[in-house]
Amino acid sequence: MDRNGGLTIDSSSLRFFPTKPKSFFSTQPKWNQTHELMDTNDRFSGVGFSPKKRVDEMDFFAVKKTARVQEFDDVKAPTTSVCNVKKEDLIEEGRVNSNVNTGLHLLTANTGSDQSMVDDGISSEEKGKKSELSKLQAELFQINEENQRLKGLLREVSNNYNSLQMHLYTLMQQQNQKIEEHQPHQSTDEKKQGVGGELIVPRQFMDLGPAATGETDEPSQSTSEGRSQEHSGSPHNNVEVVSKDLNLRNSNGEIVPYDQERLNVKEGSPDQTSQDWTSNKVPKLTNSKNGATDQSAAEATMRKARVSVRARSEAPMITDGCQWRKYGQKMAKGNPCPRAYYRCTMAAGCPVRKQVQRCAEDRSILITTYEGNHNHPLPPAAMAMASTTSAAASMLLSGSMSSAEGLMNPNFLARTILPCSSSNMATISASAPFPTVTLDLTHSPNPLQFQRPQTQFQVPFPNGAPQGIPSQMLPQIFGQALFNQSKFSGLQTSSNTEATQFMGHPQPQLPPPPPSFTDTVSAATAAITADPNFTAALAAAISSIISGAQTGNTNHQQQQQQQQQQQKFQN
DNA sequence: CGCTTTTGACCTGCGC
DNA sequence: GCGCAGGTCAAAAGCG
Repeated sequence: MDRNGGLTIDSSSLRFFPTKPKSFFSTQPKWNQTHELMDTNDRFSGVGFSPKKRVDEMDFFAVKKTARVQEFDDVKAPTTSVCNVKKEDLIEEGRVNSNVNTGLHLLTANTGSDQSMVDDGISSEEKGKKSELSKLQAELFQINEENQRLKGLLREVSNNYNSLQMHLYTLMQQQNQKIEEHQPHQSTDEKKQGVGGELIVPRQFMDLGPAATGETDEPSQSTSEGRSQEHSGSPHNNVEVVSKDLNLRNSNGEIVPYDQERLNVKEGSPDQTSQDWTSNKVPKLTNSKNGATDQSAAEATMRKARVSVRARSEAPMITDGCQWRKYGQKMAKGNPCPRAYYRCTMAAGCPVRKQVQRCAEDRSILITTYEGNHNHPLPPAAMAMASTTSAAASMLLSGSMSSAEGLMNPNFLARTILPCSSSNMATISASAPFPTVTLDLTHSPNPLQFQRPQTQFQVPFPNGAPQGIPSQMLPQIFGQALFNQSKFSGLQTSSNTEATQFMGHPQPQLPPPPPSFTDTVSAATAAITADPNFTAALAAAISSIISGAQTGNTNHQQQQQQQQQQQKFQN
């Protein structure tokens, strides 16, 4: 009965105090089910329970307005300096009479009545101020330059991203053509799914769409699962349902951040979206000569693709914006801490589940493993983690596996670790039978990194941690970064050399044999490890989020504040 | 009263 | 075939 981690909070308080600051980790898993969205919207609104958390949020704003992605430590001081500069300007220009000082310069006790006595003092003080002002201005100028440079970097990354999409599209078309040549007996319905050179990549488990995971992903479930699932649709129409539902989903304005990215993809190359991951997986799987058996088996395995998030938290469960219902708890072997099983309850039949368990070695580390993809629209707060997990799984499983054999064969699933640029931030564990991406948010490579409260992430950012970023933002950051990364790297796996090709190590173009899953993992691994763009992807993601392109985690007022602060800084 | 959590039983897959 | 471990179910209990 370790409910709520031993803490007791009046639910009514939560209900009527929406400004309760919310770290990404909830200390109240029960309550966050109801109030997470609200908390997200009010996350930065100011009043909170915990002074610590408030400090963090203020820090976040202080950093965010700089629109800098890296070297947040360097930015933070100048941000303050900007204010100082303006203040000094006002004082110097006489618009602010020092006599009217309301107490900010209490130490300058002579200010006021006896001007003659302090002339020298003021003079020297003003000299110091001037020199300081010039320093600050120079610093500001440098920061602006850096800002411009980062913007340019962001543009460059975006361009790379777009060109990669085109490259991917071309490869997919080629592969699709080859498969169609080898699969002349494909049914009409199946062909419909692949019309237009769409993806033939069986990434069912990656799909965010409803039926893909909610219905077609369920065959591995026990018979009782079928009873409990409120599936009204006919399983025979899975293909149609998948396609239609995804279309609806993609046209749904409520689904924001990554759909936007996908829409962009759709415009540029109409077959690289998550929509296509689903809509094309079916033909691919059903193309198998073994028919339904292979299909169901492949789906069963692929559904198991997991994203594990390791983070320090004293809370019993992290807050990811979704509603979860605990349906089981087991003692896992080798870990004295029980493993809790949660199921997403935001929509009937949502296949997403997660496991929460404390690390045996360090019980301050909470390991949350996500599986499946939501079959329903998500609130902005939930989009963060959903996108993170989806993107991470995308990174893991990206690659045009022309068949499911790679996944089906556990022998292929050698474990590989990604020595990311800074630390083992992301780990691909392809241990059989469940390929897993682990986002290790417990490492703190930067010794100067601000020690965050235990309820928040400690994020190993490459070039210095963005200290002020609230933990709530991190899933977005990781999600977008990984999502981008998946496009940067993993998808280029029609051959295992593609990734390195893309990463600036051109190699002879080889005919794309059906890659094994190890190829995929290796490609992703190589791509990420060799990819300086992963840092760039992170930077871009952070930048896009920080610079006001909030995807819904903040309300309009917060966005306006951020933009105002940013403009203030840039001016 | 309805929803959530708890918890023992059950199912399934895998290794021996 | 058996045992083990992971995962799930569902009745009972708890809670607001």
